[in-house]
Amino acid sequence: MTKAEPEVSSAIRPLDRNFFARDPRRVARELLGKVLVRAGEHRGVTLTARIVEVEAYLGTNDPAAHAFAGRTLRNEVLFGPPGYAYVYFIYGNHYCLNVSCQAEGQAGSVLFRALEPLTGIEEMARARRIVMRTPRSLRLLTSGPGRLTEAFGITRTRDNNCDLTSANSSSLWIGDDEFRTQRICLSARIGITKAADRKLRYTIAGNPFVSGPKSFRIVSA
DNA sequence: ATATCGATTATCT
DNA sequence: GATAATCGATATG
Repeated sequence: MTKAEPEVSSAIRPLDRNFFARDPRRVARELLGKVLVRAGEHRGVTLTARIVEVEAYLGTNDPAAHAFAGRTLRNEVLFGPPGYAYVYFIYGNHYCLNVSCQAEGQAGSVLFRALEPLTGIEEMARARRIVMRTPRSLRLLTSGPGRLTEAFGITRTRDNNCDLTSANSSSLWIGDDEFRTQRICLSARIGITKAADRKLRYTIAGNPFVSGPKSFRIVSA
């Protein structure tokens, strides 16, 4: 690790619950540029990474959403109050992170798909078992929904139903460091078969940490 | 650079 | 018993 870490402003404030108590499309759009934080672990090193790609899931109205078939033991966090982590296990290998949106009883959510690492890069690389050779290796840390959860040590046992609006009661939270996203792109959601035509994937235009091959990253606003 | 495929298990039908 | 909001390895142009 010879390259300097990207600059990050010192003050990061947690987003409040009202931020998440809205339509998931609105939350998704506004989450771009915010920061995912894991604190109080890694021997005092705080992990931070900027949110550059998310997808909106529209609850019981959305055939692609886990909540579509109604409330189950797995997805009950989605039906609870906004601002909580919904973590699920997929393909026998990976965890994915969502944040619950809308008022209690409404199951909309936002899936975290890619982050741009800011601090704690060595700790993320260790968690991912990635040897950092070139600057391009950075992409392997948090570019993809399964990758970012592994980099942050997010599992269902540890983090499902944790409060993402609190820096005190939870080691995992979402903050605002006053970064302002310039241009946002909209595209189809990745890896789903139902309602695959809906444009509910939000990315920061041109950000190199957006997941997928190049063809997946070049999308129009 | 793009395509295809196997891994591996919780969850639900 | 089938499926899944994925990843990494391998093959081929």
